Amino acid sequence: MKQAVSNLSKGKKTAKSLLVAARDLFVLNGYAAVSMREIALKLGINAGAIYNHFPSKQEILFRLLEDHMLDLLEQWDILEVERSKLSDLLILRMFVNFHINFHIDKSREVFLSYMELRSLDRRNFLKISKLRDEYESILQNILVLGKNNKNLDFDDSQITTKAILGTLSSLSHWYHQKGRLGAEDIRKIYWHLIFNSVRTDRKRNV
Amino acid sequence: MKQAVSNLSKGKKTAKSLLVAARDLFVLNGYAAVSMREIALKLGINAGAIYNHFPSKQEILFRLLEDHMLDLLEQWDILEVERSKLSDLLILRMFVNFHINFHIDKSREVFLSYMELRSLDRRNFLKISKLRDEYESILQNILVLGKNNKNLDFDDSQITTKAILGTLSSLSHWYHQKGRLGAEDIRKIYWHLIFNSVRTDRKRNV
DNA sequence: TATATAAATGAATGAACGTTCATTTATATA
DNA sequence: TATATAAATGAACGTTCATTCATTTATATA
Repeated sequence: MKQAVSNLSKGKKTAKSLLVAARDLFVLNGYAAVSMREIALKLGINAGAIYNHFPSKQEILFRLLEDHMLDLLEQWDILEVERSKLSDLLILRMFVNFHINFHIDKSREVFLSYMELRSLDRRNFLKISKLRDEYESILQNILVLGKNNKNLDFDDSQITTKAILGTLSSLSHWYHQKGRLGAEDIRKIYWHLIFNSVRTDRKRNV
Repeated sequence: MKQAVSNLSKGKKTAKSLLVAARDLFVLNGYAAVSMREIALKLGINAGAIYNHFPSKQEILFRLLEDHMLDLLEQWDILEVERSKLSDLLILRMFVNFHINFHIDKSREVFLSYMELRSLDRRNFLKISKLRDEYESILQNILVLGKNNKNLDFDDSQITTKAILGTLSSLSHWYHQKGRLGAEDIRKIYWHLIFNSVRTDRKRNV
């Protein structure tokens, strides 16, 4: 449950601002190229003050990535009830739309999770990888179920999962609020591409 | 024209080895997180000696990315003659196969070009971006031509270009030589996905 | 083999890094 | 308002960084 920023104590506000500042700098220049002094400067505080809120730079990155992944999984879980009534194809469509919406809404977090996995230390890397696999398996399960029910067709569920996620992930690399196309256009275009690539009567030769 | 390593002078050999060592370290840990000392250590030489071959760390990264992009564009150009006789659909197929082959063959260079664009300084960034745009426009031109000739169908050439490249790029993130699937399998699977997503009689609604 | 050039050494440069800490200042609670 | 706690300061810590340079060693050319 999220709390209104104005209700937070000064300390919690600063912690939140630090996460936002770190996120934006990490997205722009990469984790390793951003210094604690730069992050502090964005809030107009001293670098030492960060350590009242976070024990290390590594922990800031981990918090950003974990918060994001948990948010992603939680938001999908919330749709569970609606989901149960849908056909295989409509569930896939729901997933695609959900994924696109999330990417549009949280494009910086998505980009960060994508780029900075390798900047996590071993322990943190394993935790985040587990959450990523969990998300990936949501899509893979949808595909496998659809194929078993003969409502979807494709060659290999593992590669198809990665290919679809790759298709959608390109979004976080070029999407910016002020672009030529609205969210509705983007959802439509991507859905047609993906739908056609896994529909049952797709052609197998050119 | 590539030269056999054994014919190169000691200096050229060292320079080449430095590029390879830097490439592998940059891929593993990211440009900013790799030190000149680490790169030198891989060849068993002193960090200072690197400067007999390259003027700066930045220049090493730039050389890696530029060499890769020029290689990519040149290899595609070589196929020009064969290309001219093919139908729109077969040219697209040739591009997909070419792209996949290149990604399999040069997966580290591809990954690096993808991840470290932002580590380039302004001047170098613009140069590489120009080469990337050039490559992207190859696919976009294929798509537009195919659509004009009614041999392909899709909603938006710019997004479809990015989506297809996104689909294919996922390859460099998971492909490793020893995987379950061979290059032929991968080419087939990806081609079916992409072909179906842009073929003329694709469905527009679920 | 003698000589010119190229390559490598190892120490040094100043700057920047993440983090610590004693101290001061601000905030929240009573 | 008094007091306890939280947050911020600013200097300092020990490291590491990319890069430079005088010197030594190896290579290529004649």
